[in-house]
Amino acid sequence: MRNKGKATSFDIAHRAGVSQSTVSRALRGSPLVNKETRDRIQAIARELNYKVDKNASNLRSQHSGTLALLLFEDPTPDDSLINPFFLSMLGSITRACAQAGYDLLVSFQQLSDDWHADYEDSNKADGIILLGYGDYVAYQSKLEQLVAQGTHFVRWGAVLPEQPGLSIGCDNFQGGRDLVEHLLALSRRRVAFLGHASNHYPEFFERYQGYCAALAAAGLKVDPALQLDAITTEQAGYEAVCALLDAGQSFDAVFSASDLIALGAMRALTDRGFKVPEQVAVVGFDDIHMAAFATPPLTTVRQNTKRAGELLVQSLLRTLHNLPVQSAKIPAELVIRRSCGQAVP
Amino acid sequence: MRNKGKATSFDIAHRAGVSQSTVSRALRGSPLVNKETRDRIQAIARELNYKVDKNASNLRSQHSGTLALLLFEDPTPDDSLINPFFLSMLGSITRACAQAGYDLLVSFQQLSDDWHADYEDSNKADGIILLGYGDYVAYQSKLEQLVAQGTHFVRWGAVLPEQPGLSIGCDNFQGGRDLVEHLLALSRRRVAFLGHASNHYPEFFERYQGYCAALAAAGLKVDPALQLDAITTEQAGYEAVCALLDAGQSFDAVFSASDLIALGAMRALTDRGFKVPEQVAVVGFDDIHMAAFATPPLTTVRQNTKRAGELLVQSLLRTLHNLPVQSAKIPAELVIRRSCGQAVP
DNA sequence: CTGAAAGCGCTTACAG
DNA sequence: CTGAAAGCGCTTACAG
Repeated sequence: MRNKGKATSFDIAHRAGVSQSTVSRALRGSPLVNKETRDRIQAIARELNYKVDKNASNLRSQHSGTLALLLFEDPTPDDSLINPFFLSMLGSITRACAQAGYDLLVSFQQLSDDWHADYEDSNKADGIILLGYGDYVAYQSKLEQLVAQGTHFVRWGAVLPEQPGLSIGCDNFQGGRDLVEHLLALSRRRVAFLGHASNHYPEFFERYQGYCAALAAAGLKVDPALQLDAITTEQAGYEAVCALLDAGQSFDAVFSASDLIALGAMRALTDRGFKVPEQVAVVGFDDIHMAAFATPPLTTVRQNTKRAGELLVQSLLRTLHNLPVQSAKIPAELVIRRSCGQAVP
Repeated sequence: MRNKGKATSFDIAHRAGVSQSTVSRALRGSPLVNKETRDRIQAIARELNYKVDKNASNLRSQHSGTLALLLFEDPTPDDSLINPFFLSMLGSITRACAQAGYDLLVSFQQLSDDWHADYEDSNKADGIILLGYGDYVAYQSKLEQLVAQGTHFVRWGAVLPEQPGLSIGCDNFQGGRDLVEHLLALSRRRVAFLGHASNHYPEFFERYQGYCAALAAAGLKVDPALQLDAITTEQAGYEAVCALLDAGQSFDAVFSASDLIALGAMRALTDRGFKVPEQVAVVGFDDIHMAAFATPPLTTVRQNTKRAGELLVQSLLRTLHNLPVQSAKIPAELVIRRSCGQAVP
């Protein structure tokens, strides 16, 4: 149970009667080393509970074997309000990293203002994964700067045509259209949209465009009075519905740009005496865990976080190895529950 | 916009007309260096966008400036089922680390079977934070091994008298007692307990003991038929209530050892035609985000995750610096909502 | 207050 | 297939 004077590759070399270089090679499974020698060295290493010193090996080989995950925190000091959708992403990214033999450093984006310097120049990480919903217009110049600096990064978010860097995202347009087609099929005609509909929030904007497309296909007009800005919080959803009601708008369905917004919307409707889904149907987006536990359970669109995490990590690793990569969308998957009145199978 | 041939401390030394050692000192704010020289060096470093190479400095100084957070994953392959309580903890731990100038490595416990070797011996992290609910009996020998190896670690969980290593946890006993006293004050008399009540799950066990204490103080007997094992999932809560009902037990309240269990319990009760809280009151534990959005909103006990995260990080840092530390409990805070029938203020 | 030098523990040309 | 040597970029005694 040694706990200090950790074994080094020289100790192993000594015991194995070989040079330290051979130990180094053997431990990384180099085919240059004679198989028997290699096995012997590995056995000794295991016996001594030896682990390669990460700092030494990183320093010498000039890469860290580490990826940084930078979370964009919603503008709230309360940790419990971190969008639960990202927990799921975090889980799958963690797993995908481990599988690729990389370590994962986690931090909040706002804790640093020069990601390139703080992660790549310091050799803390070989590349960066950016996660979170923020104002994209402000964000874009940061992305451009990263590209200009040659930073290795990948971002979760809307996949747009002329975008700096690599993005992986959900097919928000398709998800939005599927959701609204579902509402229309259930004979809803006045569908409100709760969420930003501008290039500041391209993910929401794409969902909004899917909403518009579905309405247009059904020969319905988009009523601008039924669209209200809302950030991704339950509170924002609550307030948006109240504002709609206070403005005297009538509607029979609410498409919330995220599940958190939808949860708030349902609470506001209930508080104001409306029945969901009888009078107003509600749908969300993300399929966060609590969507299934809402009353009524929320119809929404699932983003496959497992696939997303894997794709983010794989894409980033490809850029690290200078392999061709491109931005990609994963499909959005309609999850029908009871919040829009259709019986669950 | 240099992106290769990164500046080193020698480049800075050259520009500043001093030795590299002086640069190293100045950059770490050493008072040994003349203030003017120091300022000049720091200005040059900023201008060159220079960052100390973390691997080099770690290798030389033999510490990593990094903490590892090891999450115990619920026995499920689905990332979305990670207990949301831990998301909140993750957030506060991330913040506390950043504030202390440490980086945070995140992984799942089961991805390694020798934490000491994989994190400390490899110099990936100076210490380890263990987070998650697992079978404590199996766990204990791992903790003992860590202690024997001199691993620097702190664990979130039950704080027990003769426990290996350092633990930070909630006052589960008090939380459980408060919850049950609240139920009793509302005239509930047959309170079921959903959760393990054995030393395999000491956090649940302590909550159970709080439950027993409250009943005893009210002169009520503990009915073993009303206690059912359940792990921390919605599914487990659902099944436990069904089992209770199928066994023909009657009860007017359910104390669920976690909010996830409580959500499942409420769903089962509703499905079986019981009204919550009119016929059966339900309380949980954790105050996860969705507890407030349940129908009815769930009465529970909040564990202050911000405080918990800070305490975990601070305690671990103290062990790293060989300062005296001890296990500690943070208070549990009763959060009254509507699931047990009392009007919310 | 400053500098020259050693050395942290590896990986990787280079030579054989 | 193996070894001797250089060197990754710092920090830190040591000497002045």
